[in-house]
Amino acid sequence: MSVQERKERERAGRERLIVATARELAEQQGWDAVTTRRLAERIEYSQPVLYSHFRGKREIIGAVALGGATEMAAALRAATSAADGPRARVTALARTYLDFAERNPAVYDAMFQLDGGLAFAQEDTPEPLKDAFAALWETLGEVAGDGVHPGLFTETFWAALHGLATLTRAGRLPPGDAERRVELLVGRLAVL
Amino acid sequence: MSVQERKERERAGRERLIVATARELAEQQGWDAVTTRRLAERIEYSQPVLYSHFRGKREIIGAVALGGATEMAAALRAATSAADGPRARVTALARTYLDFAERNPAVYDAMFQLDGGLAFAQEDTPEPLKDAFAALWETLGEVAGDGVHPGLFTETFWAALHGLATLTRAGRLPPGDAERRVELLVGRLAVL
DNA sequence: CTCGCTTGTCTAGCGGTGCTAGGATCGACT
DNA sequence: AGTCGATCCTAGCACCGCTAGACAAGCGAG
Repeated sequence: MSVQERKERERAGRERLIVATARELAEQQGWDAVTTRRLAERIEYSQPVLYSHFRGKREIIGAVALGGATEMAAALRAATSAADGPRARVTALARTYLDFAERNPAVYDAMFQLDGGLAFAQEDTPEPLKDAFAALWETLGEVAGDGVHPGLFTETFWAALHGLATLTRAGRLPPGDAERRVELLVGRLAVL
Repeated sequence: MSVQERKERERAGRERLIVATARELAEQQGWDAVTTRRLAERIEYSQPVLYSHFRGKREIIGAVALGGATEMAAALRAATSAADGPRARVTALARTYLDFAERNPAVYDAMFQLDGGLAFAQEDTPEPLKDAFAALWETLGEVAGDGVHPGLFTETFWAALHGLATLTRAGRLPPGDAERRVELLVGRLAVL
């Protein structure tokens, strides 16, 4: 059995390598530059090897998205648990979210802009995505205000953050006033 | 000179045909299906003709986006001018915006998701885009509240709408509660 | 009315994409 | 040590955006 286990390990390692390389390449040169040929060359295997791990490019994007979701959830929890009081927590959450989107644009795209073939807001939604949403809920749920469903509030607040993140990065909003927009959002939306 | 004028008219007409066909095809089958070959076939010309009107595919997307911006600005103004009082105006604005995004997903993508080679939030931003933003400002500026710059408020509110529009359409948010999210957003963000 | 020329259009092709069939090779078990 | 199965690569498909160069149509001049 040891042989099979070793092969299993090698296979898993190579899968991680593919995902990590795809992410790296996407962050460096954008998702357009992530072609199956370039990716194969970087991992020093031929193209068909990619297809023995993933159904296609979209599944690779999906895998990057899942990793990003796990990472984002951790970052959000770290930021909010270090803050005192609801207001500080919500502000920290918002800042961390936007910061993550800005620092990892390719990963953020994989999660929310590109088609990674992932299910959302459904039963079969992968755990990392549910957990990232849960991380938002944990902090936002306590400032939803009376009579407002915390889930609905979380969705709405999240959508606002997502809008800020994407429009800012796409050059649709002037980048300078980002912080003031965050303060406005937190001050108005959250019931403190 | 009449000959030249006629050619000019024909040329302009064909350009409109290209843009309209691209939009139609994108709405029917998604932007992925809008290839230069298919587009050329639909307008009953060969591919190179497209390139005598536009630098490339991205410019065609940009042209669709500009048309969409004009249309959206008109829709927003029509909706807000028919409403009485700030609250009704803001609600009508939000609903109309989201409705436009939902009914014209391909055009909305051309405007805000895809790269149409357009400048935003800059001096050389095309007039239709500036005007669409102005349409938002006209209604949102009056509910920014004291001490908040109306432009900043408009940007923030717009970002929230954009987030709702994109996340809903991408299946990231459950579609049923759209109306309640709008009410929450309007009730909290706008100072009435 | 005919001729030369400009203007416009098409055919054909380049380098690239995601993806796959089928053959070669390598390594594990008997 | 030899067989046989898993694993990987070469080669190729159909399609993409885009363009060079051949070709024809329609104009103005004589």
